[in-house]
Amino acid sequence: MKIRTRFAPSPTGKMHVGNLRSALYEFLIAKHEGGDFMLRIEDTDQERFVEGATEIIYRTLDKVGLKHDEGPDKDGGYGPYVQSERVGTGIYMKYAKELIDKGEAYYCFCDKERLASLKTEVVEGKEISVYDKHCLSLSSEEIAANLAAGKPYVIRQNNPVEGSTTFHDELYGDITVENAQLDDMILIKSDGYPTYNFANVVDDHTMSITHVVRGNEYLSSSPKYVRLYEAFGWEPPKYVHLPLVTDENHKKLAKRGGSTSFEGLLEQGFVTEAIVNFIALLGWSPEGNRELFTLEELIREFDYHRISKSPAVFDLVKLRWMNGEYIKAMEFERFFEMAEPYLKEALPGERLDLKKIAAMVKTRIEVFPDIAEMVDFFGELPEYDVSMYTHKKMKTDGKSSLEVLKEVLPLFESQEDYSNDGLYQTLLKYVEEKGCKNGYVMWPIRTAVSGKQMTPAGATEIMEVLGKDESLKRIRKGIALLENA
RNA sequence: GGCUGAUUGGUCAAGCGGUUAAGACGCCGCCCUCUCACGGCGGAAACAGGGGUUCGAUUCCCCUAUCAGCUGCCA
Repeated sequence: MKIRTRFAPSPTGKMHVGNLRSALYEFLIAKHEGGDFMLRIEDTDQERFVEGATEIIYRTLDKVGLKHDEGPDKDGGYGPYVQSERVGTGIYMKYAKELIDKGEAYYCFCDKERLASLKTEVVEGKEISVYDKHCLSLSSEEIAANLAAGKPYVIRQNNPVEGSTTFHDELYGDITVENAQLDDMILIKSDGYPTYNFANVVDDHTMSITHVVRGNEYLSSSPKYVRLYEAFGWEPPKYVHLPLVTDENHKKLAKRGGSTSFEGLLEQGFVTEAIVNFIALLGWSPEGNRELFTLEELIREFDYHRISKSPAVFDLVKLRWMNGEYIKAMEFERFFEMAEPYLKEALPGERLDLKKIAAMVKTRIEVFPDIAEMVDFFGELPEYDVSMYTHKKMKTDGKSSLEVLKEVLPLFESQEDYSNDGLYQTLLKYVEEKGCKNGYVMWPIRTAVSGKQMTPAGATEIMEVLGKDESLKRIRKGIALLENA
């Protein structure tokens, strides 16, 4: 049988890496076996709906390359399934009534006040209550009268008070819960919309989902869902609960806060492929030691039985490393396209060869914003202190540096070829005559032309980009600085 | 509080009764070098604790601890 999975997000905010990872795994599980991946928007909570959140979901999936396989016809293609659109079809109410007929669900007319009076315990600021099945004992006449009077109602699941329910998770194994623990959860809200608990089951079944893949937060309530399948007489799907992705404090990620949202990461200069690669490895590992995978390779490698059971901390530091790997491996043209805005911002109005600078920086950055601080000296020589001319390992200090700079200046003045190669050859010859180490002369020059402790390139490469005039100017300035010291 | 789950270095993790307990990030050192980075080499760093089962437990069972999730007319 063909595997069918689905990503079922609720449009209530940003899409964080945990959400994305669920989508990714759901996609990979299906595609690994040539199955179908569906998208279903779970927007039954009208209060929590956030404007634009659905678009974020579409944009993200599109950018990452998680294309869904079917849905209602829309603009010549197919859109995702949208629960709010399905409410109008009466599908949820129809199934809820079927359950009522079977005695597996019942109307409940209790108002907030009565419900509040049920709350007996307060733990850590949260009120704990279990519905007391008060409305289960209503006679059909009372129900009919209430309905006729237009009294607001919800429909609740009628769970048994004795026995236990077991369901099987592909990763966690059999999980059993006493039925007495199962609250009579609400299936249909008083506004007529289904709750997640109900819509989820109805939709997974009607969409013929074979593998329900979702976050671990549903693990303990899954018995309730399984009871619903049993009540309908439906075959339950296979369940694959995913370990949580947490923040550095080991807490579940929130949809607020941009540092772990997909688009937030993009803004921080991360590359889509690196993010995907990284989150694929948060809770799953391949056979062998490989860590770098394209989406296609992930599809090939992804065996969901290798998904881990324990939660994973989202570690931005390792993501940075991986992002650096992607940047290093990236085609130069694409890299330049992505780097250019950052270069232009760091070097406004400069008519420098940005491509050369980009090439220098490519193997040295982890995320694009790293560029700015690395290249700023090209635009303007920063103020620096003479102490920078001292380097213990190079055995340089102010005195030796002054000497080198003075001796080398005329060489550069008469030099016509300001290419990296040409300059380097000149310097090599000078080094040979002087009988010292390269660093002994390179350090002072690089310091003079950059004014920085570290630079993304060596002295001669910098001079090539700076050009003759600017290079000489900076060296003379260095000499003056050292002389006045 | 109740329920469910998880527990290998700081982090991601391999391991599925017998191993010197992989690998990666980060950290430290050395080499390379025109500084830094890249690259190469090396190092420090872990089976939560206690009982069982077994000839033998990181691996299986139980208890404790810790953490997390759920406990909503949220998903």
